[in-house]
Amino acid sequence: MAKGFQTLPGFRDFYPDECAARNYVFEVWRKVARRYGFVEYEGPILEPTDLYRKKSGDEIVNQLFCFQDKGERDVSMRPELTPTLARMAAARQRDFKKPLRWFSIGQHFRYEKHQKGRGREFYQFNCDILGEESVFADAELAALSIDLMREMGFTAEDFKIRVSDRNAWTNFAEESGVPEDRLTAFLQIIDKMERAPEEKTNELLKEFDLDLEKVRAFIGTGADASDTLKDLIADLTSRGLADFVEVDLNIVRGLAYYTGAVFEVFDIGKGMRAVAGGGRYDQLIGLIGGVDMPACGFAMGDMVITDLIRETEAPNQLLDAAIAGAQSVDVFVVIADEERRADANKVVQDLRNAGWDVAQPLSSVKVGKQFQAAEQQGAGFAVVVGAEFPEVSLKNLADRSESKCDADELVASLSSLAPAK
RNA sequence: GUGGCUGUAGCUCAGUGGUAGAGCCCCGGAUUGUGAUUCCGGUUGUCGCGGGUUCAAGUCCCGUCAGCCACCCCA
Repeated sequence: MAKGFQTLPGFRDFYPDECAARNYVFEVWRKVARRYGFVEYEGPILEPTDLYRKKSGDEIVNQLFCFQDKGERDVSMRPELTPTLARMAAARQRDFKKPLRWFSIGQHFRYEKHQKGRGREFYQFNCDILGEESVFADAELAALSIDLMREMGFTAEDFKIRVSDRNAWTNFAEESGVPEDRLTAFLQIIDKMERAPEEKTNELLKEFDLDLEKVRAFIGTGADASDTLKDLIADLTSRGLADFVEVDLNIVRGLAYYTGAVFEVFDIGKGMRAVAGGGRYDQLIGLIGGVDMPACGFAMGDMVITDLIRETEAPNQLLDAAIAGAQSVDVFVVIADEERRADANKVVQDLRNAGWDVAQPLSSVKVGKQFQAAEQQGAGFAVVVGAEFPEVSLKNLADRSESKCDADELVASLSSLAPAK
């Protein structure tokens, strides 16, 4: 048992395998976002606590890593990025052509109890379109989220995008006589309906002169519930992504600030959990930044998606391959004769200058051990530098074939055997 | 914040109240400059921590801390 220090509860060490796994997820996020023409941005990790209070109310403070800095400012480690985005976008909105397609990959903090898929420290992919009110922007984000999943190796068997429309619910509530000031309370009931017992839901709905039957009948209308949903589905269908999408009016997403289409990426395996979620929030930038700008976006955290990758065969294989690739070298230079270390160093440096990833023993090690090390580090080739120098031998570790060449010709020989870096 | 389960070697875990264990990993070796398998040898412990019961506690009891899981919450 290690004495002394360990990580704070809910914080994580990233040993090389875990760091490579994290970076793989980042790479997929970044690659797919770029494929959709999004540009990357970043904000501060520490913000004034009021920024989050303004968006989410005072209760949020319980879930923040917050403290006073030396200037006696109340500050918080960011629990999410949207308020920062709203501030940034509003402050310089005239500098950018609309719509903005922005994404970010960053570390966030929430003071919560650590459990599966949830820690106090996590990374989150945020992807937003600002300054575009058309539902086709929402569709673009839904499509992007689908492609994130596909890029990771998931199929329509593994996940679905469940889409809903906050406005459809607002209209339903209005027509059903739900008072405007009770709307949020009503939507909370709907949000929890799937998990709560029927009797309890019925009980709660009575207050609004409604019952489960009426609510379910509405849910049953599906895409017919609004033009927004029809357009959204039609857009995704025209992209050939219909298999990944289903209308599910059960989704309202707890947050009060959503104003239109909302969606979740939903794991349909045993976990039945949301791995990403988002929607339209046309009022939020005005609220925080003072500039009215329609917006929609979604976020995906690293912890749940990594768990899901690990539990799903094909994505897990892709991840393992990425980890192996991130930690292997192309060439291992075997120093067969310690007297030739200086010559070997020259060989190593020439290879590195040519762009190859190269490792070599840092002390006198038996040749057999060096080959073991080469294999263990995933090298495709070994170069043996010994008494014959400047003649060296180049060995393909996969098929065990070996050839000899002059050290000066090594880079050229290697390039002819393996694809250029 | 609430509840359940679990804490023994770096890891996975055995261990009837009576001498602290196994497997894996790691390191070294098995005559000369080539990867496997195998074999031999080696390091590692405040049994999470603190009390209590007992002649005697890894083992039983209480507390505490940590981890996992679920609830609450979920931006």
